Parts: sequence; structure tokens; C-alpha cells
Amino acid sequence: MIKAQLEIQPIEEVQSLKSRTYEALKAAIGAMKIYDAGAELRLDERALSLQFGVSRTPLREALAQLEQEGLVRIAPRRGIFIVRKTKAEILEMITVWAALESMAARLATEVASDEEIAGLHTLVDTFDSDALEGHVGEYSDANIRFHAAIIALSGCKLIAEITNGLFTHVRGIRQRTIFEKDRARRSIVDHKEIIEALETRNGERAERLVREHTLKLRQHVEQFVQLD
Amino acid sequence: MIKAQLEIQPIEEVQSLKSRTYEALKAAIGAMKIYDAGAELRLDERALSLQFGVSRTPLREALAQLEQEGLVRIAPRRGIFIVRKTKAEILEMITVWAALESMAARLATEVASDEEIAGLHTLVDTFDSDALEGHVGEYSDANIRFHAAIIALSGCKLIAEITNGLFTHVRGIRQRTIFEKDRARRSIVDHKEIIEALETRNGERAERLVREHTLKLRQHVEQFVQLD
DNA sequence: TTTCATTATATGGTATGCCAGAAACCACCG
DNA sequence: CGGTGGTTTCTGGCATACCATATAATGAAA
Repeated sequence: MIKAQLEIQPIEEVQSLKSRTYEALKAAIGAMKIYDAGAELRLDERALSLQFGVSRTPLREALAQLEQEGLVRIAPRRGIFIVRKTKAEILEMITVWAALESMAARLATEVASDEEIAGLHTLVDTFDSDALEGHVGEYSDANIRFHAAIIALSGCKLIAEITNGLFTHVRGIRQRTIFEKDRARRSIVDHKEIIEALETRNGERAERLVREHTLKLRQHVEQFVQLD
Repeated sequence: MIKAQLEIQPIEEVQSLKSRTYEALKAAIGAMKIYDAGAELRLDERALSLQFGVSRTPLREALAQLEQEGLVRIAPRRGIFIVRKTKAEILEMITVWAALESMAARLATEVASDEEIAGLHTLVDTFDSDALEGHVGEYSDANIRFHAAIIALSGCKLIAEITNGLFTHVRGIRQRTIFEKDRARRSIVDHKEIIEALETRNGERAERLVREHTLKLRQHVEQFVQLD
């Protein structure tokens, strides 16, 4: 049957200024190197409203949402400040990540199809053996996609949502996380084990491997990353 | 040295109308039986601003935060609606809860003091044996406190925070969750086992027990609670 | 009587102006 | 020269007016 229907696509839903401002602010904060010494952490409502070309009202609503999300702190009549996460808070985020992703792995062994699990190989095998000499940056991206993929395979939207929120916060310090070659190599080994556990539908093992893998990162950050 | 200084106490920090409105709205929504058929799910900005005695601006900022939190949905020029969680979403929340609380139990075995762990007994032993005939309601409260206590013992503020957020959503359907006597009885047995695992610093076991305990609740809700 | 087009109204979206408190600045006094 | 008190300015909080659109109401034509 020939498909001759109109390709209906959702109407160009021009979002409200509030939500667009929210997105723009979030992106801007994410791109900002807020952990550099002397970074400007203060935001000015009126200046922002000029830069974005909107009035203060939608801007303030966007800021209220960002405050709820924990990205900024609004001090009455003092200023609006980008929140710098402490090292302890970062570690807690990684801990929560470990809990959620390990649960996701367990779920994945129950609900994901063989094909879906097999798809994980493409995110790991590319960096097989010792081909990651100068590709640590690329690997870092693939690494993130690997973990996101496991979470997607769990079918649990909420885990994906919370995890995304955490990632927003951690993104800022990723530049400080040195993914040295050796760590990357060991990481790949871990990933392969995880895939194997998923393929054999070994939920217990998959859960444990993912948890331990992420807790390794936690320990690494605790040991080597300096923030405050 | 005689202490003759002024007893300085922090000045009555009157919160902003925005945050007070936020709290009031959140409480009001929580108290509302939103899962009853025919419940009014629509909110009216102007009506609310009259009821609260504030203008629409702080009210809208509070609503923006509630939207971020997922409690309401703002449909442009259509209305503001309290979000009714689907059964699938509730199940996901319980799943996340299981992941987080089991991680909390594991952490608790590492960081909590013996005294803190011993304190859990008071939340369980009260309902020992078969003394919970007509006290299912009380037990339900103690049950919640027990789980909150474990999370507190983990020392992880973020787990507590996320868990609280989930609880806000689930509170609305708790009236529908029939904690029948038998379930309560088995629940108490589980709790005692969990305490024992914590006391013996058996992180693996504590984690598993908490996870399985919460997943039992998940299965119970999946099987017996009707929402849609 | 039914249907459709037009108009009215309701509701959220946005802009703007004023207010109050906090910080910065400055002058005066010791 | 240093500190204290007052004044100015800067900044977020709030109220209000107006706008745009979705929905309801209305009435005319079939």
C-alpha cells in the first residue's frame, strides 16, 4: 500500500517565552565554566531580560523553575546566584546514579529484547583493544551514551528523567574529571562484563557490576577531583 | 565567666509570597482527593490569587515551580491542571524508591552508628506480635517513618530529597492502598530482618532485603490498586 | 431544528511600574 | 586617619494592565 497521506507533523509549537528562556538559561549555565576561580556566579535579572529580549516576568518564572531544580539560588534583594555544587554533593549524585543505573540494569535483563541489548556492543567495541590513544574525548562521549543506553533499556522513564537532571549538574565538572587512559581501558572491560551479564539475563550480576562500576567513578572523583 | 550577652535569635525570616504560596499550593494539592472520579483538577489563576490574597505574579512563579516538580501541568491559554499520575508512573516511582532506599541501606551499614541503628527498633517493636488489630492506620505512619529513618541513616541528603519528592506524588493514592492486616504483619517481619542485617553490618543483605521489600509493595500495587 | 460562522468571554502570557530592602558610597565627626 | 551614620543606588518582589488565543455563547442561514 502506497503511503500517500499528508505527513502531519506537530504544528510549530512556538513555546512560551518562559519555557524558551528556561531552556536558554539552562544551556547558558551549563556551558559556563562555573568552577573556574573568579567565575561570575551572579545573574542580573534586568541585564538578562535585555539580553534575551524578554521582560522580567517570564524570565523570573524561568528562574523560579531553575531554582526548584537546584541550579540557581535566589537571594531576596541580594541577587541570583548560580549554584556551585560542593564535592560532597557531587559524590551524592554519583551515589544516586549508581543506585538508579544498577536498578536499570536489573530491569533491562527483564524487559529488554536481545536485539536491544546487542546494540550496546556498538558503543563499546569501537574502542576495542588499545585504539584509544588520542580518543579519550570520543570515548568519554561513548561512555556516556553507553550508560544512557542501559537506562533506556530499562524502560523506566523516571530513572531516565532523574538521571538526566543529575547529569545537568555534573556536566559542569566533567572538564575536571581526568579520564586518563588507564581508567578508560579498565572502564571498557567493565562495560563488556556488563553487556555479558545483560545478555545472559543475569539480573543480580548486571546490577552488581553496574553499581560497582559507578562506585569506582565515585571513588575516583573523591580521590582525585578537587573542587572547593 | 558569666554569660550576660543578648540572646540573639535569628530574625523571623518572613519568606517571600512566592515560596509561601508554593508551600500552600503544594499542601492544598496534597490534601485534595485528586483520584476521586469527578475531582476538580483545574486551577484558576485569578481565583487562586484571590483566595491566597496575593497577586498573580508570585502565584505564577509558584506554579512554575510546581510544574517543574511535575505536580501541575500548565496548558497555555487552556488552564492549569493538577497532574494525575498514571498507574505506570506510580509503579516507576516505587521502583526508583526501591533503588534509592536499598542503596541507602547499604550506605547505612557503612556510616551509621550502632546507636542510630538500634533506634529503628522503636519504630517496629511497638507493633510487635499481633497487636495491630485496629491500628493499621498507625502502623502505616510508623511504616513510613521506618523507611524514612533508613534513608536518614545513610547520610545521603540527595536520596532523602528525591525520595521526599516521590512521596509527595504517591501521597495522593495512599488512601487507595489497602494495607490489609496480613500485609502489615509480613511487613513487620521484613523490617525486623532489615534491622538485623543493618546491625550485623551486612550491606549486601540489607540492600537486597530493602529492595525486595519495596518491590513487594510494587507488585502489590500493580496487582490490587486500580487508578485509571 | 441543526449547523456553522461570528462574536463575546475567559484564561494564561507578557510587559511595565512601583516598592522595599540590601549594599555601596560618602560625608561628617571623633 | 578611622569609624559611624545617613543617603543613594542597585536589585529582586509584587501588583496591575494589557495582550493573544482558546473556548463558549449566540444568532443567522439552510
